[in-house]
Order: sequence, then structure tokens, then C-alpha cells
Amino acid sequence: MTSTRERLLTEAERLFAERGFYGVSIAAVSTELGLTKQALLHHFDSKEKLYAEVLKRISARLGNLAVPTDSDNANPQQALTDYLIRIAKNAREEPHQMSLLIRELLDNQERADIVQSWYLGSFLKELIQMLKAINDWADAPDHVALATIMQFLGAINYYAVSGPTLKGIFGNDVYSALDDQFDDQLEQLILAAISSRAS
Amino acid sequence: MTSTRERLLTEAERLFAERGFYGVSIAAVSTELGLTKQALLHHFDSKEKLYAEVLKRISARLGNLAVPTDSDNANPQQALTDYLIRIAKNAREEPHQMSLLIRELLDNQERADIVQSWYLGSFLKELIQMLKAINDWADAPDHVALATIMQFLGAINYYAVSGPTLKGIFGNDVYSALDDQFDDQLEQLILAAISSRAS
DNA sequence: TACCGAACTTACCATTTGGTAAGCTTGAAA
DNA sequence: TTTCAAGCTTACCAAATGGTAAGTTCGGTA
Repeated sequence: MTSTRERLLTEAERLFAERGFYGVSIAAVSTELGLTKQALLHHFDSKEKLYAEVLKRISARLGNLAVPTDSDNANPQQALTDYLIRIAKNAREEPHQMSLLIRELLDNQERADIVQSWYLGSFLKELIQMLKAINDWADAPDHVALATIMQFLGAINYYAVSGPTLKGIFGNDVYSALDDQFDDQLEQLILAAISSRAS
Repeated sequence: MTSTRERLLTEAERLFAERGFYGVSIAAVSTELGLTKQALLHHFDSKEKLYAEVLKRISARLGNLAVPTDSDNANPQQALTDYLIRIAKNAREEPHQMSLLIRELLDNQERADIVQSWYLGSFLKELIQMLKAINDWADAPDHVALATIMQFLGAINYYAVSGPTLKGIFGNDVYSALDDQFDDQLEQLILAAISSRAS
């Protein structure tokens, strides 16, 4: 018994992720639920506001992934790894979200939009802190830590977004084998990269 | 003294990369060169065909990056690393190209388009071969090699695309420091990942 | 000189778009 | 029983879009 508003947001999220902001008309979103576009405009005053709310919802959901567990302080390396794996899992379970965020990254090249910057900024800074909490990384300059973090996120998000295309290229068998153990390989990559700074 | 056709392609490439297929009108492309949209339709019969030609040109350019040098057979690890670094450099020098290809990745989720699959397929298969030419990786199953390759490409492309946004978040100083040594860190990551399979 | 095709332009058109305006229905509160 | 707001719908509109049709200009060729 989800509200119409919520259902509109969900549908809009899917469509925006698939075709981008300009590729989706508000009519397309609303008729998908058997409504007219004015029903949508009743809940969200404009297309831009609808889009903003969709992004807001995603950021909120991603923020919830960051819940630090009790043992995290004891083992910062594990904490970072776990968090990244959690992000990767989420990215694969909800590829729409990541697609949309990557679209945002692309669209806002010069605009440097508020939503995006706000969400991404605090997100990245948190990850940098987590990395620097690891012994060997304590004295790493920000840009070095950032580069490492970006490499992790790139590996995660690029893969999440490429999934269907890869399936098309390599077939179902290779793809599902790939998918089954991507997390493991991701963890290996993270560990290898982290420990490569060992003194 | 480049032809109008070529200038249209270049302009279209820029705009499509910045705003996506639906975000760009053919009129926008042509008026940018002081022409009417019918001038564009004269050279390319439709918007879709224009877009296809833009993609074709990019694939061709990327293909040219793959020139194997003479010493490559001797040192396959160096060969792969060099190639990836070359791709990374290109991605950063011509971010438009990568942006557009990532948009293609996003847009063609279920469509699994021909252009994209063709270009990306042979590209990925070549990289897998290069990875398997390295001793420890000779017996790696395809999906394991593919996962590793995808992680590299993700790290490269995601960063290339995030550049401007990062500059906005962290400021010019951190960003240029980051940029100056991203290749080095990328190389470290690649080496760490490759040797993590050492027996 | 006549002709031709390439590279354009101006006119025009049907469709789609985001958005406004005004109304209808319904359940709950006064 | 009236009132009212939430949640819709139908009607409408101006602007933008991709594309067609029919020229115009002009350098080269027969």
C-alpha cells in the first residue's frame, strides 16, 4: 500500500536511470502507473523537482549504508573493506541508483550541481578518513588517498553499470560466474591496493 | 581547413558527451557552427546516423591506441600496463570520448546495441588475452580475468569522468596534485592486482 | 554557355514537450 | 449538511523537436 507519490518516485528513478533526464517525459512516468502527467505535477511541481527528489532519495539510501559497526574502530582496514563491499553489493542489487548517480556525474561536468556535490563530497571525505585510519596510510596526503578511493569506486560502479552489456558480449555463463565472485575479487583488489603502501 | 562534415562531428561529439543524445538537438549542433540544422541533415540523414558516426569515430580512435610495440611479446606484464596507462592518458586528455562511451554503456542496458557491443567486445577480449599472457594468469578462467580487467577500466574511466566534479569538491590544489600522479597510482594498482595472483 | 551536383537556406509541418487553468470526486472534519 | 482539501482529470497552449520540400548559390565540367 505504497503512496502514489512513492510509486511515482520509484518509477521515475527507473526511467531516469535508463534514459536520462532528457530522455524521459513526465507523461511517460505517470502513464506507466496509469495516471496522467498532471497527477505527477500535482505531487511534484515540475520535472526538475521530481528529479531532485529522486536523487535525494538515493543519497539518503546510500547514506544508510555507512552505519559503522562496533568493531570498526578496532580494525579500520576491515571497516573500509566491509563498507566498500556493502556499496558494491548495493550497486549490483540496485543498479538503477548507480546508473543515475553516474549520469549525474556526467551531466554536471561544468554545472557542479548542489545535490551531487553535497552527496558526493561528504561521501568521499568519509571514505578518505576511513582509509587514513589505517596505519600505513595515516600520513598519506589527501590526493593520494583520494586517488585510491576513486579507483575503488570506479571499479565498483563501472562494473555495476556494465553488467547487462557484459552479459550480452560474453554470454550468460561467463557473466554469472563473473558475478558470483566479483565481490571476492574486489576484496582482493582492495587489500592489494591498501597493503601496497606498506612501508 | 577541416571539412564542415568533420567539424559537425567534432561539435556533435562534444555536445552529445556533455548532455547525452536526448539533451542535444541537431539545431544546437549546427548553429554552434553558424549553420542551420538542414546543413547538418544534408551531411547526416538523421540525428541517429549522426550519433552513430560520432561513436564510430571514437571507436576507431581508441582502436589506434592498441598498437603493440616490438618489446611487448617479451614482457607481457609491461605490455598490459603500458596499454592501460595509454588508455588512461587518452581518457584524461579526451574526456569527451570516455563520457560518451559511458553514456552508451548506460543507454544500451537492455538494447545491447551493435556499435557498442562490437567495439567493447573486441576491446575487452584483447585485454583479457594480454592479461593471460602473463605467467601467473595463464590458467585463470575467463571470468576471473574479465573481472580484473573491468576493475582496471572502471578505475580509469570513472576517474576520467569525475574530474571536474572532484575539482569542484576538493578545490584546484588537491585536484591538480591528484591529477599529476594518478597515472603512477594507477600503475601501482595494476601491478598490485596482477601480482596478487602470484602462486 | 549550359548544366550539374554539392553545400547550403528558407518555409513549413506534425508531434512531443513542460506547464497552466479549471474543474471533478471523495472522504473527513466542522 | 456544508466545507474543504487532497488527489486526481480534461482541456488547452506556446515552444521546441526531428524531418520534408523546395529552392538558391556556386565552382567545376561538357
